[in-house]
Amino acid sequence: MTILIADDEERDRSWIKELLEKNLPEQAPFHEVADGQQAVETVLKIKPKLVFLDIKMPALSGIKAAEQILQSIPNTGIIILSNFSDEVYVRQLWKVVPADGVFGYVLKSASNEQVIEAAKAVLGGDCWIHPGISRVIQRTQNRATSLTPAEFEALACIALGLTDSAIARRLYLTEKAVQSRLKSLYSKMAIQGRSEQGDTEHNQRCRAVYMAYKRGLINQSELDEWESRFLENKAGSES
Amino acid sequence: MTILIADDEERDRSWIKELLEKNLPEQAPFHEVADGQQAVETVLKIKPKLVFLDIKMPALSGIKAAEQILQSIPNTGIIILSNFSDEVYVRQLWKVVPADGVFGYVLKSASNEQVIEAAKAVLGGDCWIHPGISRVIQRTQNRATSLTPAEFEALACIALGLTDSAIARRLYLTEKAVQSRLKSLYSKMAIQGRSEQGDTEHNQRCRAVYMAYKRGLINQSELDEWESRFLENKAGSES
DNA sequence: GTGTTTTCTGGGAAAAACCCTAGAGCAGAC
DNA sequence: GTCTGCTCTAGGGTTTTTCCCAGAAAACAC
Repeated sequence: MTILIADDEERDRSWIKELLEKNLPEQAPFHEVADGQQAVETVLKIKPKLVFLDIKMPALSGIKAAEQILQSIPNTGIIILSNFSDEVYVRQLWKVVPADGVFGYVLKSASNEQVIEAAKAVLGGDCWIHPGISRVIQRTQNRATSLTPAEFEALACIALGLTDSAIARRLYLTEKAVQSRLKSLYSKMAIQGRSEQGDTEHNQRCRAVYMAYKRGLINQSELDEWESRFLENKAGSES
Repeated sequence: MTILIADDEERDRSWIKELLEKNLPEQAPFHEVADGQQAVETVLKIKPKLVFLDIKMPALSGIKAAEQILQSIPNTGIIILSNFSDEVYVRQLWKVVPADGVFGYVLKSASNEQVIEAAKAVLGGDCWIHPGISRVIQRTQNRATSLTPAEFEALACIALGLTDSAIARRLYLTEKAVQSRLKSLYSKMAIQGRSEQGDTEHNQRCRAVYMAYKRGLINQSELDEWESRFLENKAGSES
């Protein structure tokens, strides 16, 4: 009957810990770790009933840590702590968490009451989703606006600043296939092209990137990962 | 002999306040406000020796609040609190702070010691710049890499997803002028074009946006401001 | 004043991005 | 089995962006 807090920032760890000590003293003791790798190891050792996981952590992200934890001990309660309501994380989380899984998603801008509420909910077997991201959740489940893996891949590539032909080389596609992906991407993101009547205000490519940032479909750290993935592939194939 | 803390997040305010109470009790009392407008008003009333200003605040940003404060009471010590090492804020701050001004720039990932160190430095008449952004500061002062206002304006426009012609309309320029701005922007950001030998990997337009996000030259909230500025102009001219 | 930087101008050519239509393979759902 | 949705393919078009050249007006510092 313990709780684990995994966050790389001391400030946030003590924030959560103090809240738990004041409001849920019966759940003590509270353990703390500073990265995802340690989180997984500690969970296997102490088997806590509830784990707070920050998303942005060194060594292993909160999402990946959650995946490993749920594979080993499926009935562990997970509460994701995130700075932003980024759609990309919701997408990833949805794949990792079983359909009937118990979890919470709390933004760091949450009030103290909300954190406690979420903790109680998950301990009691319910889900708790931060109000600010219910809209996002809806979008990830709406057929008309949610992106397929191929479209998402294309989005990441243009956000990195690659040309069509460079994308084609990297993903082993023809240039036409890339353009086909982009076309459906643009239409799903409701970006009007030059053919449509009205103002041809937008460069679709850049506009799609802008909207994607705005919706939290992509962000800096995710793009960095994509880029390093490409660099590895390149180094491997050229040697 | 008081200190003012302006931050919209309760958690961060109490973080700073507790630090000050423990380490600089002789500077008490410590006042708190939750937005930039209140910060300016309170400064005029209580004339604190030191003000902590969060950048992202409702009503008035920390930068703009600093500007107003320094105009009224120039010898007020300012410590900027920021979540990120965004170059755009450093650029703005540099314009606002007098050359011999006393100020600090602290990232929110700073350790407790660093915050105290910064507070003591500014109270003692020195500047304190977070180690993580000294690189950024250098860049903003290097001729070869720092952007001119015109280039910056163009950058913001392409980041919003506008076409060349749309930019020309909005800024009352010819399309050629816009392209000229973009050309110098690309070269300053060291983005190789298609003419250069080697692989033509990159779509310069999108690549520039990516690098700009990465360097913190632009970010979501700044772009939102640019966009709303355009919307106002448009509404005004069309009526 | 001079010199430097910044910005805008022009034309013409090449490359990349976008538009349209249409079909075919392949998975998974029912 | 059929149906649907996703993906890749193909050809041939248009528009936008980028590239090259060079010169001139404007702003600023010294």
